[in-house]
Amino acid sequence: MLSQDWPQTYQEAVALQESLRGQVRLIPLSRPPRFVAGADAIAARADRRIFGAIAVYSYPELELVEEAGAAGVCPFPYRTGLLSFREVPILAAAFEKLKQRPDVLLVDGQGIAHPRGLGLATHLGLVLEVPTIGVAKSRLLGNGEEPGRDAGAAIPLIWQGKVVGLILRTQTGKKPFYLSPGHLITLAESREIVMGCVRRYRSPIPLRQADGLSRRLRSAASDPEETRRAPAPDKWR
DNA sequence: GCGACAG
DNA sequence: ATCTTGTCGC
Repeated sequence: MLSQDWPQTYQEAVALQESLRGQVRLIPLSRPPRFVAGADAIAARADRRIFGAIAVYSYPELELVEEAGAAGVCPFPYRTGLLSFREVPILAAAFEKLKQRPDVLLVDGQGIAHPRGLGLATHLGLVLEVPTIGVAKSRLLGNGEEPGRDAGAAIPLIWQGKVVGLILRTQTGKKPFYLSPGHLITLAESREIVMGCVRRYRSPIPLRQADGLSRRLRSAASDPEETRRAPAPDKWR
């Protein structure tokens, strides 16, 4: 399927990114989103397995609608700027299991705030043909001042003289996220939706849920014994 | 050459 | 990010 002609070398991966960059479309959503999902993947270095998870929520109510997960083998090593070649296949596999197709997908990584404009969120959006938003916990590139302390405060993320995203504070006094549109969405819409997905945690709810599911998948797969481990000693109760 | 570097 | 145990705080 997808991993057959998947890039095997650094050069092939970079060439694919450069051939895809012209297909990225930062256009407004066709309609207000009713279902927003979060996507995250996590790897187990020991056996090179990787687990992907997607959690779909109603929007703006933010009630969990559906979750899906997938497991596989890492198809590419981690390299700065090439994260998508590691995570797109497993996230696409999880996405295909969904019964409810989300209107927007929040992704744990950069959107267009990337050396060739093709961060994980952008690449995944192109492959799935779904609007995506990149929500990264740290910076890959670009400059911008520290946003104000209040929740919702944001500063443009500038790279090569252009605004490629926002440094966005989701919770008062907490570390901000690096937001950038992925595909089929605008920066303003991305900001609005991400803030609309924040409740009592720093991470947007759909992303937090997907992160939790991917971690549970990894534990369940790496600790077969753990599933039915011995009960706690009496003296612990 | 030096510093930076999503997950 | 991963590898790890307990531990401090709401």
